[in-house]
Amino acid sequence: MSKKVSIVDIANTLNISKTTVSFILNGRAQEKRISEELVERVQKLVKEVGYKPNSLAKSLRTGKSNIIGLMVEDISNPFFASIARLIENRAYENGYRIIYCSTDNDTERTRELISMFRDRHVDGYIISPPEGIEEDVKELLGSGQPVVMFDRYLQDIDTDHVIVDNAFSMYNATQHLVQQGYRNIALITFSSAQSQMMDRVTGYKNALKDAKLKPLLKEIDFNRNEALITEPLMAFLKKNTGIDAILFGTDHIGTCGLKVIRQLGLKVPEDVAVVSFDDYDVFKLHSPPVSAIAQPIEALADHVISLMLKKLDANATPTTQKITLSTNLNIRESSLQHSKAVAE
Amino acid sequence: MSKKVSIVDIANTLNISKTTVSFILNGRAQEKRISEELVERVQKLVKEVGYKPNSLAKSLRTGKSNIIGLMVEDISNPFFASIARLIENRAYENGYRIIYCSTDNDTERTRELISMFRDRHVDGYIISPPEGIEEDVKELLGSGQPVVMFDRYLQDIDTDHVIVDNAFSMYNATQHLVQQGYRNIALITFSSAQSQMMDRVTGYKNALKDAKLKPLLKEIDFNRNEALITEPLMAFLKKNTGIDAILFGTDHIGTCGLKVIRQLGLKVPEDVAVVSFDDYDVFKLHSPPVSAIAQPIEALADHVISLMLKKLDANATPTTQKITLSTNLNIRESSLQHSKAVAE
DNA sequence: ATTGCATCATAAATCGGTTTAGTATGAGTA
DNA sequence: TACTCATACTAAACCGATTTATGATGCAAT
Repeated sequence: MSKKVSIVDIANTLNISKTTVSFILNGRAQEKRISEELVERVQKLVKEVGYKPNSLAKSLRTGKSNIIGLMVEDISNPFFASIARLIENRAYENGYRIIYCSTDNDTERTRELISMFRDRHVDGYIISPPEGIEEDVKELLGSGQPVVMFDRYLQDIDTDHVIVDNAFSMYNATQHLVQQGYRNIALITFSSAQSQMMDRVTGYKNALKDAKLKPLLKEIDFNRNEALITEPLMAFLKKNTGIDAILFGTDHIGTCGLKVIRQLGLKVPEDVAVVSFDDYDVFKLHSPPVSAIAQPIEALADHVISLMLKKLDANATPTTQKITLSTNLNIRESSLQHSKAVAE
Repeated sequence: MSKKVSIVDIANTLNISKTTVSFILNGRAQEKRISEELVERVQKLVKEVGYKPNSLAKSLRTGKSNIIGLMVEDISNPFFASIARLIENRAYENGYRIIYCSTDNDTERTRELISMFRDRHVDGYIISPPEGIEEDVKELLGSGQPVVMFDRYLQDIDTDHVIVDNAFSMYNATQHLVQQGYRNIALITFSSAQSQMMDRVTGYKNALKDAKLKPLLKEIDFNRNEALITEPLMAFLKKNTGIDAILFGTDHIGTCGLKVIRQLGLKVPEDVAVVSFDDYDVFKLHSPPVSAIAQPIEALADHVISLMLKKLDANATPTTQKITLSTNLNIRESSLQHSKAVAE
């Protein structure tokens, strides 16, 4: 119940002004020529009573919060969870705290979250943006807020971002399937006008065009309810029995896809070969192990936070950087040539 | 670049006092007998200029923030990520925002995070506590802060908490393995004095005692570096070749265990049967599918946030509630009787 | 004795709200 | 007329910090 000590309490106890205490605690003692002796007395008392400045009051006055807002699509998705975790750690080391939120790819919700971040005075925004949020981001930029995007970017907006080479990654994975002898290669992905998704589709289409094969694209609406993903997926696979290989556009849809494939009793890779974007435990442990396009999670997180820290550093020269990292195609049994493909 | 509108701007524009504006915006117009006409004029202007109160200033004065601090062990773990997500949504619907953080089971870090939450004036704390944090939590409670724990609790502290029946769940799973004919049943888990872990071990030991079998417990230190988990695990399995069934204490160690089992070329369940605590995609999609103890994630999250909201409701009578939910043992192929076991 | 200049410290304004304790006005009443 | 009372609104204090502008003191130089 003991009330918290404030800067006034410290000042009163020592019979000095709170101004002096503030200067000392903010390392401006030298500059303000405060005597060594007084500095020591203040520091001693502060330690003794465990005084901590009220950061709300501080933020209110300074307009800084040492908090970075991080908005991901869905924190329960392993890809975003891992990145968030890494960013949190790096931020922490640099004296910043992170507030995360999930956008659910919902524009309205994202808008509200930005507004909440804003009035919490966060110092910077790290966003994997949903569609339709352009105006709000422009407003942020317009009022001088540091913004870094990752995983995707907004076409018409000039911000720092960190992405992977989605088109090439998907081109490469598709080509791999072609080389393994597959001919009816489908891409199943979330329907989305987001840059990363469109690039992945482009890579896929280009690879098939180069191989003179016909694309077969299935787009499914993003939804948190898994049944609403597996049902259309199941219908699609039942209908298109000619498919001999599938590319999945994200880890989430890949996981759902594997469930459906199992329900249908299809054998991988004999009945259908599989490659998924994103690589994590589910794919590694699957039998057979699933080939996957691994994003460089550490590097991604590292670049994101570095860009942000640079933008937050008042001394640094302001520039915008767009970073594209390359992925790794981890080839596993799920997409390797099998006897039937060879026989054909 | 346009400066944000403040309550004073609103007041000046209408030539009234900011007090009046504040009353109107906080729904105290009637109580303060402010005329209908003025109320309308204020509301109109507020909407027009898009005025939003600065919540830092508000929090500074009122001591409330409408933010709940949520501390989980590791946000990149699927169990915690899913719960966090559900809690976030429910909180959001009730006008609260969530700040999450990962404790890494690190007491010192947790201490700092609590302190950060505290000086951000969060209204409540939801914690899956690491060991050694008792004093800090006591202090929170002592100063009247609402605290709800989940997944585990602290022995000597009387707080609301939501957990599952860990001992019974593990007893039940162990018994299942015994009934399937397994005789050398190991439990591999994280070494920890946390309540949930100790209860799981207890359940396991009791079940084996009742079956007159000898327990074989392997405890591994928690670490974010996966190699430091798989290595001792590998060594343990290589040494104890007599094991015919393994229980894993958490999803994370279960995942690592499956990787090691695969590396060693062991067949599930022929060479070794497997049951893991926690149930998620990796286990469902594994071949063969892995039996798992499913925690009721939705119910858990629901109870946690409900307890918290109740504590935050000034009108509610203060009580502490300890809720224990039951789990579901999802039996899959990985732990079913196989020919060899039958033969014995 | 006065001025100039460090040196050490502080009073008061400020950030943007909420809340307490009033005030001004007019109607009703003894 | 003077007193109460309800109505409609407000000045000023406050939350806890930072920052700006301003003393007070002592010593050396004029």
